[in-house]
Amino acid sequence: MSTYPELGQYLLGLKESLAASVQQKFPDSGITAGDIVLEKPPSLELGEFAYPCFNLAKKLKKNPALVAAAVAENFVATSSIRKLEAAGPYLNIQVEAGQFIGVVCETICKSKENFGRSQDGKGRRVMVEYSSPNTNKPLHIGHVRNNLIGMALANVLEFCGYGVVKANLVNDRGVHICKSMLAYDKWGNDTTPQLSGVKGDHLVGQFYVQFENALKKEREEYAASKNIALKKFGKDYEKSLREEIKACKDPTAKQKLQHELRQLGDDGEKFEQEFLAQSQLYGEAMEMLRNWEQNDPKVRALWQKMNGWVLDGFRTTYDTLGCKFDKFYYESDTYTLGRDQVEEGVKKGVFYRQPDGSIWVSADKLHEVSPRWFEGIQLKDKLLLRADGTSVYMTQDIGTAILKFKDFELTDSLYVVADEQILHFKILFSALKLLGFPWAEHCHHIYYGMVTLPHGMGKIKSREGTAVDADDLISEMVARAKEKMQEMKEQLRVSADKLDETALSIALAALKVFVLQVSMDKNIQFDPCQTIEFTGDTGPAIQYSHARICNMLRKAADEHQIDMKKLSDVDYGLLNAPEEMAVTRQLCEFPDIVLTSGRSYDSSPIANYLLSLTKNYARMYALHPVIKGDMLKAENTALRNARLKLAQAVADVIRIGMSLLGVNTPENM
RNA sequence: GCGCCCGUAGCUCAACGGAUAGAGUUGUGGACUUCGAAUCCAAAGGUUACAGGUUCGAAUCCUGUCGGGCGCGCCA
Repeated sequence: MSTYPELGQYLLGLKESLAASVQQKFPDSGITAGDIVLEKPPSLELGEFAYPCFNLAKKLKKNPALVAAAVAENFVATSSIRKLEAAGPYLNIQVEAGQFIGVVCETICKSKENFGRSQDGKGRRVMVEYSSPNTNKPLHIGHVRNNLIGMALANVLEFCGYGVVKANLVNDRGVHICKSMLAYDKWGNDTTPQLSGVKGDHLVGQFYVQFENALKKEREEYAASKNIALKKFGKDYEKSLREEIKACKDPTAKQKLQHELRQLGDDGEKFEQEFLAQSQLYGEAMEMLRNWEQNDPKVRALWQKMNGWVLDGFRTTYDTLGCKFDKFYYESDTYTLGRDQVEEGVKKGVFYRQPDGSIWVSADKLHEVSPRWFEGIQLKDKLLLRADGTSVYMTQDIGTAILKFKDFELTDSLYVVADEQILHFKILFSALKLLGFPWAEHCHHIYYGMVTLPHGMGKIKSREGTAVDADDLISEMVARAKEKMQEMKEQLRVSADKLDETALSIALAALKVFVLQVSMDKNIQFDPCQTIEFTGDTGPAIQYSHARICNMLRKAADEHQIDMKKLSDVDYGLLNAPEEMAVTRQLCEFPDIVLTSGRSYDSSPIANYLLSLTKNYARMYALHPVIKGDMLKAENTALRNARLKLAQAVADVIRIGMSLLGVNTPENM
């Protein structure tokens, strides 16, 4: 019976052998196993590992190809390295295949759910703030990306040995909240989610939209009465003018447009302000906000009631998506917290007070404390506290940041928020630095691109109804999963009572893998008409491979009395097909992928890895039978057992990786 | 105007500064009496937006140009 070293030990052994060979040929190189980084050759025919000799050659001041050739020439095979070949500047290593496959399979078999787990983040306690919704409307597809990224990130960090606190900062106060409340007060007829049968967050969202529509109508009437073109309100007109100028080819027309732009000045903003100042509706919303801040019992009661509905709705969506939180912060609790700190900043001389009483941080100070962040940016001074003492977003964020570190003794604080807020967080972290908090260096904005709609479909804006609603999206996906299951019901292996559960699991796998495989800094294009596929490079395909392996293992146990736990003397040397090596080689990468993912705060490498692993497995499986035909004959027992072991290792890694992404892996589907 | 991000196959996306830039999808042609066809195989698809530069080597780094997105609020 053969025993195998653990994978990490084995890889270290390879590096040591290699280092020894290099030392022997080039005693001056001073190279050790720790200096060696092993890569994957472009084709496994060349070898399982590759050592690029560029750094070594630089050290020796020789040509990398000659160095590689010299080392290869002297190499004597070891128990683990069968062959060392130079190919240009690379040394390609061909390992003793049976041993390598044994190491990988046995390591996975022994470590099970802990394969790939590390202590990389030992001693660090990290808060991952994500989701952070407003309580005036339901979650949309943009929030979905946020939630999935946040959840996966938290999982990965925990797996890498960090202490992790998952937090949600609920934005539950402000004018936008009052808008929904006012609309409900005016036109709601005391309806409730129960009475209307509408999910709480959607119901409140309807009133928000109703308010915005009413305000829009008011603006139209106002514009007509003042004889000002409606398009001149707000900043949008200025923006469209700029675009027109850009596109304009005719010089005289262009001059005319540029003239108009100069004339415009701040008119758009001015018109909008003038409109709002006299607006009946907006005035009422503001009054409601003031009453809220003064603890008016009636307003507070309404606020409590409606926020309760929204949060109930969110909870349902979070449960469906599998989002978990250890701590909820509510802006209504924390919004006053920043005030004292901001005042303190004035005393310290890092912020300043305007004659009207408002408090600001100057652009100069920001440049001073974070020169690199603001290089080349024409910054304006930033308001931290209004003249009337009320908070803005920044005030609240300063307070909450401090509270987080106090509450949990954090070493790092991560904010999963879309990239449109990059500047906001640069300023926030700089303000914290100015206040003298040393941990400000350990605050990180984890940003990701937006979710965009296909060309011609406008932008995702919940106010204008172009947003793709999160709940709608999920239920549409579930409906499609059920349709698909119906189509292929003959081969379905799901018991009747688990149909709904499985359909949800598949739908979410499709959604999550679709979103999580894309690099964080890219926008995702989402086409609501095509939604998301279930075949090809998708989450369900990964689940499918996993379910098939589970089924095969069950069959092996039930019909062929093979107890996987008792397979102790497996001859991995029988696995000599290139596809089997390809799968093994990929399994052995998993711990590195997880490590990279954790260190870069990015889970997309894991998603891409799983898609690729699944593809390689499917190819192997199509070519090399495990428990069918001749494989059931006695003379093939050993080969069959080895293949079963490898398949099980694949299933284990799929399950671990998918759980890091927050995706289920059902045993039947 | 200033700043940040993106530009890779028809489409959606991969590729620690490294070897012949890879998948899926679409379309074409094959493979189910046999481990689950949500699968596999084959051919097809590229001047990595463009122009320079850095070096042994650039899709990746630097400069410029062109496209697209976002930001520069007493909104959050």
